[in-house]
Amino acid sequence: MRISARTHYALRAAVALAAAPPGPVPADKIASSQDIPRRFCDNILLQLRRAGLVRSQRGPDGGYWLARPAEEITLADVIRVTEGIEEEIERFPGVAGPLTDIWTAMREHEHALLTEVTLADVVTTAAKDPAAG
Amino acid sequence: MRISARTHYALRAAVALAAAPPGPVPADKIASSQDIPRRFCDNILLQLRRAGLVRSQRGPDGGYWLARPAEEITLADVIRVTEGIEEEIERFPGVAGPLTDIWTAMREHEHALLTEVTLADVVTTAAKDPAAG
DNA sequence: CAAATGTCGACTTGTTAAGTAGGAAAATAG
DNA sequence: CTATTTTCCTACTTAACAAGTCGACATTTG
Repeated sequence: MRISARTHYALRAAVALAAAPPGPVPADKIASSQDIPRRFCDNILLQLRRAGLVRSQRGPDGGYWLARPAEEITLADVIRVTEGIEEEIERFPGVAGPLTDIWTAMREHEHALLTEVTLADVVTTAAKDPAAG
Repeated sequence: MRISARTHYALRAAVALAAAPPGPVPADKIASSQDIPRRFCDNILLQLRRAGLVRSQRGPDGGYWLARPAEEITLADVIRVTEGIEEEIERFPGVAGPLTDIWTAMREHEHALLTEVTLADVVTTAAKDPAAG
């Protein structure tokens, strides 16, 4: 029901990387183009790197790039990193039991959607309709 | 992506009321049947009453009951009370714009599901298949 | 009156989100 | 070899929120 700012930032950073021409993109560029607080952006990019989603290079002309083609990275891949592993849905006692099925259904739909859409899809959509998306 | 314990409790309490025979159900019964901390249950029930979803009566044989038939109260009705009004989804800058559409789609699906299912539906399902829901 | 029950606002306590700080390490240019 | 640019890393801070508790009061019934 709620997505953290961190996750939003991570996704936006990932999309920015997907949209950039090949080669390292410095954190500074990502942060400014996506309105992400500079240090926080570092922080998040680092997390994405540790998760193996992006790679990096230090020094002048260094920066970050996607570890895999944008067509092969789904939104779910990114979200999993920043939101962590989701805990299991507990079964409620008594008559409220069926509520669990609702949560499960919702989660599954969510998951289906997010594993279907790739970073490349987002970039393509943005290119087609820059204003409304 | 996350639902508060408060909301889970509220839904379970509401379902418990929907399942009970007509007449007031004391908070104590609701709390114990649904494993809700006693005082917290009070707290939540009060919130539901203020929102007009349930009614109450003090004194011996007092308690709470649904303000409307269980067929006319949706899960969304309950959730709206405890989770509050959801803020608008902002449009992201630049190439990340289309992400907004994803969130919107997800929210709409969620909303559709939750406004479709009533408390009565949950109770009926529970009655049909007590174990697995 | 006593007992059972809801009503109310304030309070506590722990966790998490969001972001910041300070510097170490690496790469490159000169 | 030094200066500069960049990432890397740990730890910290601050504010908000969630979850739950408390104590006292109001109402209803017997």
